[in-house]
Order: sequence, then C-alpha cells, then structure tokens
Amino acid sequence: MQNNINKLFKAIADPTRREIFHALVIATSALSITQISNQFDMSRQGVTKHIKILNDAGLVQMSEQGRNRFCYADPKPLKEVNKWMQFYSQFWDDSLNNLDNYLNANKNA
Amino acid sequence: MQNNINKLFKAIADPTRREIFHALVIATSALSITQISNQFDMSRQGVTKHIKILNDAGLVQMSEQGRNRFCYADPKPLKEVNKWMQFYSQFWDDSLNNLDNYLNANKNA
DNA sequence: TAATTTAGCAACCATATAGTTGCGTATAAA
DNA sequence: TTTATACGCAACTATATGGTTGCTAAATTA
Repeated sequence: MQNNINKLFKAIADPTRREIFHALVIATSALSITQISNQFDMSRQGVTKHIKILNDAGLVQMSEQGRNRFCYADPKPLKEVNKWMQFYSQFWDDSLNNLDNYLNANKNA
Repeated sequence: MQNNINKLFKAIADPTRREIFHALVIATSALSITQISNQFDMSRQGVTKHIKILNDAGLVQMSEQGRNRFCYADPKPLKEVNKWMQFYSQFWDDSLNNLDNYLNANKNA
C-alpha cells in the first residue's frame, strides 16, 4: 500500500501521534495501551489506532506480556526523515535562493 | 485552524507535494502553475491545490506577473522540522533504548 | 469460581483530503 | 479585434482519516 518513507511522513503528520510518540520516548518504561490512553483525552481504541500507525511506520515497537501490550518508542526510522531533509538544508541559508534571482532567471518565460 | 508546525508536517506528508517541492527546489528558475503541472500527471487544479498547501506552510512563495504566478521553493521552514527531530536524534543510537531495558523497568506494571 | 482488567475486532460517523470537470476572466499574442 | 493562454473559483466525487461505541475473549485478581 505505502512504502516506508510515506508511512513515516504520514505517521508524524498527526499532532496526536507526535504527542503519543513523545510520551513513549520520554517514558522510563514501556507503557501499555491503557497506560497511554490515560494520558490522553481519547478512548483506548483511538489510541490503539494511532499506535498501529506508529508501529507500521516503525516508530513504536510492541511486546505482548499476558493481557498487556507494552509499547516503546523507536526513533531510528526518523533518520530517514533526517536524510530527506539534509538535501534541502543546503538551501536554508542560501541567499541566492530568493525571489529576485529566481525571477531574473525567468525573464523569457 | 492549524499552527505552523502542523501545517508544515501536513504539507510534507503527501508524496506528490514532496515531489512538487523538490521540483521547485532544483528548478533554476521560478515556475508557473502550468509549467509545474506539465511535469506531473495531474490536472492544473490538482497542482494548484497542492501549491496552496505548500504556500500556507511557507515552503513555496509566489510572485504574480501578468497572467502568470511564478512559484519558487523556500526550504527555510524545514528548519522547524529539523528542530523537532533533533530532540529524538539523541535516542537514535542509544543502545539503552531497547526492549530489554524498557521491560526491566516495567517489572511491576 | 466469580469479578475485574486489558485489549482486539467490527461497525459506524463526520470531516478532511486528493483529485476531477466546467466555467468565467484577465492577460498576451496573432 | 480576435484568438489563445494562464489562472481562480465553485461544485462534485471517492476515499482516507480520526474518532466513537458495543461486544467478545483472554488474562489476572479476589
């Protein structure tokens, strides 16, 4: 359906998912779905859906223990996003990259 | 409706928008809507919508000249995404950040 | 054994998203 | 002046998304 980088960008596009991810990153232990839900003003099922998307993107890993499913963050896939951005970082402070120059190059359009 | 960082993450979440943005970044001149459309298998209106979202996120700037609207990329807002990621980068290669450690910390859950 | 807790699954809902077509209008070219 | 081009606006469509509730089953606790 979708390749990894697409899943990744989609996963971090939602603010609630970024919050859940953040909560897991700063947590000192893996958290169960219920534990995560308690931190958010949302039903357990809502959280479960977000967790699934984060898991599909590789940003959250799971470990089943009895009736619990402990979740923990794995930020490694973000390296891919970082790689994507690195290409554009060369233009961040590029003063050539401004209106005048672009438009001058476009005189005969 | 949405703050800047949310607009930004949403804007880059769509693969077509990332392609349009990329095309503008590597273009040697600003491109009109029609010129961009010609590079994609999509209607002009479809491209216009994507451009609007990129523009709202600050990733694309516009300059009207007669009947043309020239678009050029502005990667600066991506700095914000980079800032977001920097926090998590400290955990990328953190060997403590693995299943066993998390679960050990969770023994009495 | 009975009650409680954790969580999955399915159905449902409202809204957002990604795309289209048709049409009108301003600008530029013949 | 007529024709062609670039573009915005509006309406429409299909599907994705973010959320809910209700139910069932498995695991744990009393």
